[in-house]
Order: sequence, then structure tokens, then C-alpha cells
Amino acid sequence: MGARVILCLDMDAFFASVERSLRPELEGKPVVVGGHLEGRGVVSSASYEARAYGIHAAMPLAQARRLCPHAVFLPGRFELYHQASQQIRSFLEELSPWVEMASIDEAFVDLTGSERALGDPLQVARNLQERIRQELRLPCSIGLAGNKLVAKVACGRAKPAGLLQVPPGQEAAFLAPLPITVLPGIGPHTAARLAELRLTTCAELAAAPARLLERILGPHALALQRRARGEDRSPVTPCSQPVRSISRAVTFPHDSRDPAFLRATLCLLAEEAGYALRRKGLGCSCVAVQVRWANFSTQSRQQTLRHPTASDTTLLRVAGDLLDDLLDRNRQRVRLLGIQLSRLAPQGAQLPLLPSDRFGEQRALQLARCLDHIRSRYGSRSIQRGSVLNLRKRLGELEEGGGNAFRPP
DNA sequence: TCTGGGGTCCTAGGACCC
DNA sequence: TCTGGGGTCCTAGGACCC
Repeated sequence: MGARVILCLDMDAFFASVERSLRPELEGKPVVVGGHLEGRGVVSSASYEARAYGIHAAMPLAQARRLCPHAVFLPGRFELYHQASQQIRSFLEELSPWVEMASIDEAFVDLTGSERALGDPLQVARNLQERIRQELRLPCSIGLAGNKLVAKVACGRAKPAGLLQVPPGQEAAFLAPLPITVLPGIGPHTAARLAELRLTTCAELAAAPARLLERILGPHALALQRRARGEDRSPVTPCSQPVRSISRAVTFPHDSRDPAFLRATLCLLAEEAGYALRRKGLGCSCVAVQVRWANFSTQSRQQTLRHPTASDTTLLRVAGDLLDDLLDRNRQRVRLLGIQLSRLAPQGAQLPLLPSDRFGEQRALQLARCLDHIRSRYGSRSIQRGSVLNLRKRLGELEEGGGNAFRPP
């Protein structure tokens, strides 16, 4: 079998670029797309003009403002970004049926064996880049290599708006001088531990004694070492993997210890997560509540259910108990509150066994589905529980008092 | 300086069962 | 006085990615 040809495409400063494609007057200006909270957001995407000031993704917005006060700061409009992503996907699917969207702004395409139909992969990549620039007015970078790992690293090295091909057989030599942090899976923590062993480049990691690495990294050390040598056989998988969890979380404009406020927020989050769950036709068997305290430490509590559920009433009952437990054990104020639903399975196959339980669950689920119907027709805010209406009122007070808008996604 | 939100995967320890 | 061992499930926390 001949060498594989994998194309990795990554959009440059995607959210900021989409905003700029719709507002040409922003051309050449520093643009920062960030969260919706005045005080506590972080940067989601920064144009390269903004990056020149040291601004980068995940930086607190307050810091970004200090670094570049005259930058254009915009709230995220994820529906637009999703639409642009869909268009990019359709371009890619014209090239190959083997297209994997790795995220909203990143994709892999397997071009192996396409040369006769499409021509030289390098020219295919150039044409693709040009098409995205012309038709969507968006910049992107592309890496070409014999596997996904090296194509992705090459793509990263090509940024912005570049194109880089790693010839077959050159994978290890290409990675060798690069820092290990270019490898997916090596974050700040692992990099710091490897740096203690004076392992900072891919070449050093590739040549390190296996036993030493296993002591530091555990059973995955050898897999990581193979990646440092540019070896990767993972396939391009067009089918999206089944979703494993659904979560909703919010960081408050001001830390709170108010039980009614926290409970009402939890209700809102449970309804939103439950709505997402039912839209996917799923139920969940595990509910978790996450709290980030004022000191930024995070705690969570989870409970496994005897039967899967998709009822907001059940989600809220379980989540409420978990929140109470967390609040009982920690006297700090709450900075972030979140709910996570996991152990997902198609809904409808299993019902609770006890008749009384079943009727309660069934009725609650029916009610939830009626509300979903109204939401899908008249908007997600068209109908809400009384407790959430109270929350709106309280958040209104908060908004006036703190000047910070609480706008759930 | 003051730290989002939505995900995936992994690990360690405890409970429980045989 | 001495208290195995393996398997599985559950929980909590953390690293990492975009």
C-alpha cells in the first residue's frame, strides 16, 4: 500500500475572521471575540493584529483590554460560526468522502488515492485555500503529510494563511527540532514534568529511555514517544462519535451564597441541559453538579440513577440534592455553577420498574416535551418555570447593581 | 492579572461481590 | 489475632483540547 495523504485544515483566528468577513470595516484592525460578561470573560478568538499586542485565546478580557484598549471587542455569535463551518465542510466533501470535522474550525481530509481524479495534493490544497478565501472571505492554513498527527503539526507551523507539506519519510526529521508542546496531548503540566528531565524537543522525547518515560507518564509513555517520532496510524473518521456528556455552566458576575439564587440558576441550567438531551433523543443515568468557589477551586458531586431519565423534574431533584451537599461542606461563595449529564443512552427503551415511580417520571417527561415543543416553536425563552422567572427578576437586580449582564447561552 | 464554556479521557481509591 | 485477591462499579479530581 502506498503512503497516505492527509490534509489538515485549520481556520485562522476563526471567530474573529468570521466577524471581519461580515464587517469589512474591521479589515486590518485588532479584533477580539470574547465572552459576554463585562468583568469575567476570556478571549475566544483574537485576530493576528490583536495577537501582535500579546493577546491570545483564553486570556482574561480585562487583561486584553489593558494590552490593546483600541481593539474591537465583540461578543461571540456562535450560530454564524457554525454556519461558516458547515460551508467549509461542504467544500471539503467535494474533495473526498473521508472528511472528519475535528472541531468547529479544524478538519482532516484523507486524499489518499485521489491524485488521478483531483491532481497533485499540493495544488488541491492551494485551490481549496483560495476558494475559502474567495467565497467565504476567510483565511485558513493547511498541512499535508502522511498522517493526521504530522499534518496537524505542519498546519500549525504554516499559520497564518500558509501551506506546508511534509514529504513521506520526513516525518521524524520534521518534528525533531520542534518543542514537544506541538504534540497534541502534551499540555503545560506534562511539558513541565518532561522539562525536569531535560526533554523539551521532539527529538529528545523520541530518543529518551522508555523506562524513564514510563515512570513519568505511565502506560501511555510509549504511544507518546511514537508520536514524537511522527508515527500515527489513526484513521480519518467521517462519522461523528456519539456524544458522551451534555453540560451547561455559568460564571456569575459576582460570587453568590444565596441559596434561592443558586437553586434557581441550577433550575435554568437543568432545563437547558434537559432540552439538549431530549433534542438528541437521549436519556442520562448520571447527573453531576460542579461548583467553582470564590478561591477558584472546583468541586463536583455526581449521582448515578437507577433508571435513565430525560425529565427536567428528575434532573433538578437530583442536582438540587448534590448542590445542597456541596454547599453544606464548603462555606465559600460560588463563582461558577454547572450541571453535567452523562451515561447517555437513547431514550424510550427503558422505563422505571416501579409503577408509582414510572407514572411520575412519565408525566414529568410528557410535561418537559410539551415545553420543548413550545420552545422549538416560539423560542427557548418563550416559557419558563416560576422559579426561573424569579431568577430573571433577581438577575435584573444584579444587572442594575453590578452593571454586568447575565445572558445564558 | 485574575482566570469561560463545552467537551473527552484517564487515574486513584473505595465499596462491594464472589 | 489477623484480616486474600480479582473484577466491577462508582466517585472525585485533573489534564487536555478547541
